[in-house]
Amino acid sequence: MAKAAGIKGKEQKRKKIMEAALKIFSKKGYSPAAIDEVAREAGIAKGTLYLYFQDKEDLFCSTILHVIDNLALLLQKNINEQMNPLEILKSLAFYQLKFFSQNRDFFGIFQTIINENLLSSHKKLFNLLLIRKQDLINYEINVIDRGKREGLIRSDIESEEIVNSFDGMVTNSIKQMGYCNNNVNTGIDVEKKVKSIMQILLDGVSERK
Amino acid sequence: MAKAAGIKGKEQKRKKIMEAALKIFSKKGYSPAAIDEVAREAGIAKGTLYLYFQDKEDLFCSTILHVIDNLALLLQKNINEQMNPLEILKSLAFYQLKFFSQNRDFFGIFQTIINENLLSSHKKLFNLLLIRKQDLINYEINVIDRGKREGLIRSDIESEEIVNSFDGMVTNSIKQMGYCNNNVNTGIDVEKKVKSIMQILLDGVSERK
Amino acid sequence: MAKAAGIKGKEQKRKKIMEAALKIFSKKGYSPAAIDEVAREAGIAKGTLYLYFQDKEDLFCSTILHVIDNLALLLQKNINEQMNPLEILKSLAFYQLKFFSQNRDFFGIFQTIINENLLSSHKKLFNLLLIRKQDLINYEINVIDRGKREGLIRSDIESEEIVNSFDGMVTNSIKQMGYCNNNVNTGIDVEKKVKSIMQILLDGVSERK
Amino acid sequence: MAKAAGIKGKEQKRKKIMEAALKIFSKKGYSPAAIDEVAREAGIAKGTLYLYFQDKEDLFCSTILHVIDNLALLLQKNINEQMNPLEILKSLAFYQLKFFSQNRDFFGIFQTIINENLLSSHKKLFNLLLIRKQDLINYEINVIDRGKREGLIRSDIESEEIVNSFDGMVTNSIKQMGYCNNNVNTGIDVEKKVKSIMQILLDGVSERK
DNA sequence: TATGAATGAGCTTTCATTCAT
DNA sequence: CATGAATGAAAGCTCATTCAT
Repeated sequence: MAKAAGIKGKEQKRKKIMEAALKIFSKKGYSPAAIDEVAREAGIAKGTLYLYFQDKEDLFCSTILHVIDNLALLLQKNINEQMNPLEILKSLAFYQLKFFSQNRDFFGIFQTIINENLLSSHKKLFNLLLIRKQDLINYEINVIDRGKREGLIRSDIESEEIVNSFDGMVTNSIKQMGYCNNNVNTGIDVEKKVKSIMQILLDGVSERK
Repeated sequence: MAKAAGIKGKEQKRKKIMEAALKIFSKKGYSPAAIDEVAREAGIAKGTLYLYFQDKEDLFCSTILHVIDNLALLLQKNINEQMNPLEILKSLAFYQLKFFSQNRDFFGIFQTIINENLLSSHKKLFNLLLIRKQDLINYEINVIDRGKREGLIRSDIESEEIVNSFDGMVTNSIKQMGYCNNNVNTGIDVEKKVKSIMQILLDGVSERK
Repeated sequence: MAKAAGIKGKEQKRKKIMEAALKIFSKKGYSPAAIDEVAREAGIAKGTLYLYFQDKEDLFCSTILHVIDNLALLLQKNINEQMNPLEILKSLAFYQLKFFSQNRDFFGIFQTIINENLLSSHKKLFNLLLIRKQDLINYEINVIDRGKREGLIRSDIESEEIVNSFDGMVTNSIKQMGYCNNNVNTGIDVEKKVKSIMQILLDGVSERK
Repeated sequence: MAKAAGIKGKEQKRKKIMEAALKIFSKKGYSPAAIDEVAREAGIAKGTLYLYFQDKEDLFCSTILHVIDNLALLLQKNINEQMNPLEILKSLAFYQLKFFSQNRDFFGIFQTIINENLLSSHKKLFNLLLIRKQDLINYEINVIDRGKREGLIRSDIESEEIVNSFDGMVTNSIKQMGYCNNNVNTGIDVEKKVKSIMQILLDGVSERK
């Protein structure tokens, strides 16, 4: 019982440290973030941090992956088999926008790490992120393909191109958004953004003759 | 005369240093890039660099702005009054893609710096970049508005949203591209990418009934 | 009864820890040896170690002295009143060689600690070791003196010089030896080494005319 | 000219740092010696040290080898072709004793590093030292062999054993000696020590019948 | 102007020691 | 008695910046 609590406490503390790390890394980026500061933010001693993470890089990678996995979970949780492809895309857009509007600082570091060169030193992280990124893209391609089969989406445009446009729209929308932890307001803004994205994606912007 | 030559030479050397800096900053990012390495790449002594730039941050900001201004120049040069709004958008997409396909490494650092938090230390740069970014966005909004007036673009979607989608598509396309200094091949790939972007942007991806 | 068992167990555990410490200290030296590693080797928790030893230095000193005392015991056990001075010297050489051939790693740390400066921090240990070293030297001087009285050893060389030469020969022989826990083989090698030492010590190396 | 002075100055500064390092390493040993302290002793900043040496280990190895090479030079300088084998041995003993009596602190660290296990991390240094040690031993063996051919030394004892005894005697004599920078006194003490060593080595200590 | 040796603040990481359980 | 998580001082090392030449 005490042991179980200990294990639970250990995992809890790891999370606490990662939350502090997320805050600092998000604010400053990898190099300028000081381990000292992360420890202080987490309310622990510097040495303690090294009981939970091998080194600065491990802390960084673990933290980033933890957040990414949370996002992936959120996206999965809000998709079900009954939804049609367009509804799925909408959900993906909505929850990505929502997630990043509530983790605004993280978006910056996220954009940075999705970059081959700058991650040259974080090889391990880069590969893991690449896999996750590709997983999402592949999933989206499947959704588009299904949309084509169901007569919802044009077949004369490559699915990859559609996914690329969709992802770009979503990412850029996140970039435009300000930070918000007000759920009501966020919900509205995000809803509007998503509608706009879906409308442009589906119908295009050219005047119909 | 001698003075003029000296000034010219001074400007020339500044450029040489910035080119070296671009290479190193692009490859490593701001913090991990060492002044030593930039100096070596530029073929000058470390101390000399400080005759041309105040400090590391000044070097960074100057370098980034120099590249951004080059890009802005390239975009301007390839737009003229005779082009219609759609042709202008196409040109903007084409030359951004082309520029970054030839400055692949730079894209990473560019993505990073377009981020409020990570630039907390580079306030000056951030503001200057923000202005330039906003300038482009404003210009694009004007183009879209003109398109609406000319009956080329739907009026029922906010121009800001259209610009947002367009920029997102372009940015994401750049992200997908690999590095290429082969002009022929690049030209073709870029052309294809741009066509795809414009098609989706204009017509949308939904199946017409 | 329970108390006696406890005390006995306590002493037993102290020995166990010291054995582990000997292994680690011998392999790495004082500073690089980690308390963590000693505890792991001893199969106890780090904190437990501090119940048996005041601090790292205490552990080190206790361990070294324990080994030295074992050596002293071994030497004493193999000397008896019937032996003549030369036989005693032979025995001293033989069992020192044998002891260190079976505790090869320890010899290194032993050589190190028999050094005034490097023990500046281990003052207590240094003094205790000095006493033991001097005890052995004094004993050897007595043996030599007895040899002189018995007409076995020249009287025209100071006993101190003879002891010095003898000790040097033995120490250097140990240095030359490799590690061996094979008793048979060791015995032979050691026997040969001792013979050689005694021959040179007694008869010298110059050609008799 | 200025350049030549610069190079000379650079080498001079390296030596100055090594002298400081020798002092600190000799006093404390490798691990406890702090780079900070060496720098302070050398009258330079910590960072400067790293312009002359790769890291702490490089500083250590360079320093030790520098001293060893000085010793080797001293020994070579005081041997010439006209000397007979016994005179050569005497010279080797004399100048080793003299050298270490004037570099007393160094002897401790020297004894320590001539130890396989403790040098596990200093592999490079260990190998270089081993070579130098073996060079000296080989040279001494040659001297002994020559002595045998010239009828000065008994042929019925292996040269290796003789060398081993000789080296042991010398080393142990050094160990007994205190520090001395008074040349006159040292000269006398050393002379006496050497005489004693040579007498015992050549004639042995047994009573002639 | 140009140099590059020198600086030292600041960083990551280790590890002997403590103490609540 | 035993534990091992937590601590924080202290170490090695880097690198932007300065300045005498």
